[in-house]
Amino acid sequence: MNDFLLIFKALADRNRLRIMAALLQYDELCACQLTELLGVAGATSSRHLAQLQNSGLIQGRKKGRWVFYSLVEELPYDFPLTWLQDKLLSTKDIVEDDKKRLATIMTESPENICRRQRGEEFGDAGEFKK
Amino acid sequence: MNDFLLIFKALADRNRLRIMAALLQYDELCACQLTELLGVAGATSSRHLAQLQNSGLIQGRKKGRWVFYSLVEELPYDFPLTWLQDKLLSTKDIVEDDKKRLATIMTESPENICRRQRGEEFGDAGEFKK
DNA sequence: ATTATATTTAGTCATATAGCTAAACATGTA
DNA sequence: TACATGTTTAGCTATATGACTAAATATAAT
Repeated sequence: MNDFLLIFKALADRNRLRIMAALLQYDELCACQLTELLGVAGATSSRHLAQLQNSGLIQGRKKGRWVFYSLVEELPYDFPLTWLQDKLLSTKDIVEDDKKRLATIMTESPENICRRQRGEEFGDAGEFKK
Repeated sequence: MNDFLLIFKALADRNRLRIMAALLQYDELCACQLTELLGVAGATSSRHLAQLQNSGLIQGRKKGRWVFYSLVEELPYDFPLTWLQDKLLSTKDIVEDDKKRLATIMTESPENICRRQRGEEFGDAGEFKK
């Protein structure tokens, strides 16, 4: 049951559902593209990806400096992916906006995305930590 | 998406999965029976039931002083209940033990269960709070 | 070898969550 | 009405989780 529970825990977060929705629309996305989509720090995105991977829902493929993530074909516990796809992609709220964001992201090269993230990482966060 | 997320949040807890497993085996169970099964305080069990109910997966039916819980027939987002049933009930770990506990619980009347819970609530918890 | 770069891990902080006890509610009984 | 009883809500504490920054890894480029 523990492994089974991991699946629900992995999906019980809005940002991780956004990642799943993105991977349901594009076969493979690299970490920086998903970071760009979520609009969070790279480290945060990385932890979400690790949790999804740990649950067995997604997998990472290293290619040079990039890691490309995709859905696992043989999902654990025969997870009903088509159901998730159906419901997730047809539910507006966040996914709707993400579709546009994703389309934009896909027109850029990962290199550019990473460069921008690198530049913005300390853009206006230059406040003291109190 | 918010409502959709609620479903996964509701299932992302071991004790709530145990409640679901129990309700997949018995049409209706009252709050005290589920409390007995989980082995937690009545208030804790009540909160779990409220969360499951809020997600739309289960419903409560008041009958006198008792509240009987059961699975909702028309599940939100066409939730694949048969899949959950199949995987949940065949996964040993906790559910296996719960099957026996449930069988025992079902031989008792809710009145007796409540009486025992009432009696045990302050059984050996009579220590100062520090 | 050194530097640059994409990602992950470590460390910290704030919020969310699950547990408890006690009090409040709601309903049946004397 | 007063009391008993099953359940829920309120208030508290400890742990889990998600966010960030900084440091560490791993790989490519100079």
